[in-house]
Amino acid sequence: MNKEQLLKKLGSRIRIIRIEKGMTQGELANSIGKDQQSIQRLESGRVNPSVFYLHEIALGLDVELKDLFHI
Amino acid sequence: MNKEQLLKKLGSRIRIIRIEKGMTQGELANSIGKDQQSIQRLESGRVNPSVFYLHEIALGLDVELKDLFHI
DNA sequence: ATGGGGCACAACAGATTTGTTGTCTTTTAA
DNA sequence: TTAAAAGACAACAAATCTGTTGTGCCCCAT
Repeated sequence: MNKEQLLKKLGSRIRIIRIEKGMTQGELANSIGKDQQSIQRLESGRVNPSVFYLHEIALGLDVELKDLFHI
Repeated sequence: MNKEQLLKKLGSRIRIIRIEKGMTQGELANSIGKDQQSIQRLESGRVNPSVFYLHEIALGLDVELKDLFHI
């Protein structure tokens, strides 16, 4: 799996979890002190996020960090 | 869990897996085109690594990416 | 038709990671 | 004891992330 594929899969997984939880990008962002554009960039796979950033995302989604990587 | 704790735990877990596999920092590094100092910095928890970097680490350790996060 | 909510993309500055080189200490083996 | 291997830390440049602002599109309700 190359870098682009990995980031797109990760972004898609996060988006799916967010929608399952009934949250908007803005709501997820606000819950962890970020803004909508940052979440959008992540879900679209345009960045290679850091572990701690994903840790915060997991908190906002109320899932375990490792659950973001079932990809 | 704060940032510092997370990164230290992640680094420790990677170190444990590496040693279980009988690899040195240099061997892990070489197997994925990095160098020893980069692995050392990761295992000591002094950096907040990117997802793709950890993906490469997982390849070098022959484990799944999600396995690095059982912390 | 107008306005608001949700989402997408670009660009900027500042902060941070990553690759790299250099050096040092500790451990292991001869 | 000596040398080599393994690991630790610092600092630099280049690349990249992250926070932020600005903007635009689409859908839906008023």
